[in-house]
Amino acid sequence: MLDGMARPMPETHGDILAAATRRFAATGYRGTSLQDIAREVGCSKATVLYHFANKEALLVELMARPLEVLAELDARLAVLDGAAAQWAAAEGFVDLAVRFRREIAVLRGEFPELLTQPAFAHVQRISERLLDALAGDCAGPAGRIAALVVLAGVPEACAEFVDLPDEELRPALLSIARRALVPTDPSTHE
Amino acid sequence: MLDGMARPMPETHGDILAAATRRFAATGYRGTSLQDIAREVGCSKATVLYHFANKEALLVELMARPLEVLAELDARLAVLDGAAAQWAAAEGFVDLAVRFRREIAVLRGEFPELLTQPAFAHVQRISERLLDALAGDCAGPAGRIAALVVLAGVPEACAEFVDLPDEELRPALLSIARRALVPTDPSTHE
DNA sequence: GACGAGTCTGACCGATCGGTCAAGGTCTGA
DNA sequence: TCAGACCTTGACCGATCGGTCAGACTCGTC
Repeated sequence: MLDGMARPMPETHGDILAAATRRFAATGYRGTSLQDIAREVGCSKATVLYHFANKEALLVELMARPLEVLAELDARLAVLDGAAAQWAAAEGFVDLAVRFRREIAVLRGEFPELLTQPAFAHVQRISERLLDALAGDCAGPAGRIAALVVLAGVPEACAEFVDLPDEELRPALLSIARRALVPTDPSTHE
Repeated sequence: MLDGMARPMPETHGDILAAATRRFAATGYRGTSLQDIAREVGCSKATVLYHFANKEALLVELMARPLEVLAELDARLAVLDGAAAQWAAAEGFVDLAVRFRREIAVLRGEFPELLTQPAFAHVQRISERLLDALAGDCAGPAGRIAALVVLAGVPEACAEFVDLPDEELRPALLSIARRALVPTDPSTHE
């Protein structure tokens, strides 16, 4: 602690990222200061900012993999429509939410504002397409309402049941999503 | 603006509360400063703090009616159990969420942290009982997972569809909640 | 031993936060 | 006319925020 470099320390970067994930998930992005993260790691705030350009860079690196997988899901859904797209969207989204539930917990409630940051500009469009797919071809707002309940409720449940094993959480959520989503209107797809 | 009292102004209190509701709903409790609220009202920050003891007092007064109705729902559920409680919980909660969707939008994502404030201590226990009722008597975590999806998803959908009339939003959400919730285990209640 | 690259830190910066306060204005009623 | 309740304000406070910077320490290499 008194010397400039106590340990060999190539893993400081990862330590900081892990601590940031825990703190963001616990108290939110805005509710967590760089000082909080530094305290959890056991280093100074300046060290955090040596490894990451700024606070946003922490969030961007944290969400890199989940957003990559989200983009893959988006690409897969692009070539589908109707009931097939709705089914694939539900399965893909539940999968994503379960796999990355620790990272997704970071976004709790701050999702809309965080999306306004330029680094996440494309996520806005992707999540809109995902909502459309989940809503199906149902006329009226019922489909979109159900899609939103799933889109918001599933990540929240994931964040709450972080310690439940994937094999238990995933099928339960998928079953809920299937039941909640309004079936695609058969009159528009014969 | 230049004089000490431009308008007759007994409604300043209400104006501030309304502005706070809008700002909190748009950018969250922590994401809204007293300055933001004052700007929206068209008065000084000091005026806001003349009408409300502090920032938390704004939130408390804002949530007073919704929390009152929540407590009534809690009392109604206390004398029920099993499928009857589950049914009543779903109906009561959807009703509450739709009626007070503007106020509930304020809590978006900051719900857990806001509950730690002493003024909301009792809400913690009430929402836990509500979750239990929604979960039903289902063995395993499936019931609780479904309850959490509903508990988190319904308010989010309400906040998103603020402009949809109640008569359209309520039945749609109630239908979704009924489908999503796992039926109470009949083996524990014959 | 000298040197440069990499790592870490305390001290510091401007901005903004929630909140206080004295002063001054308007109004009502005696 | 004047006292006092009521309302509003700008100036100010300490704390905390994200972020900068010069310096100090540890290395591997020449």
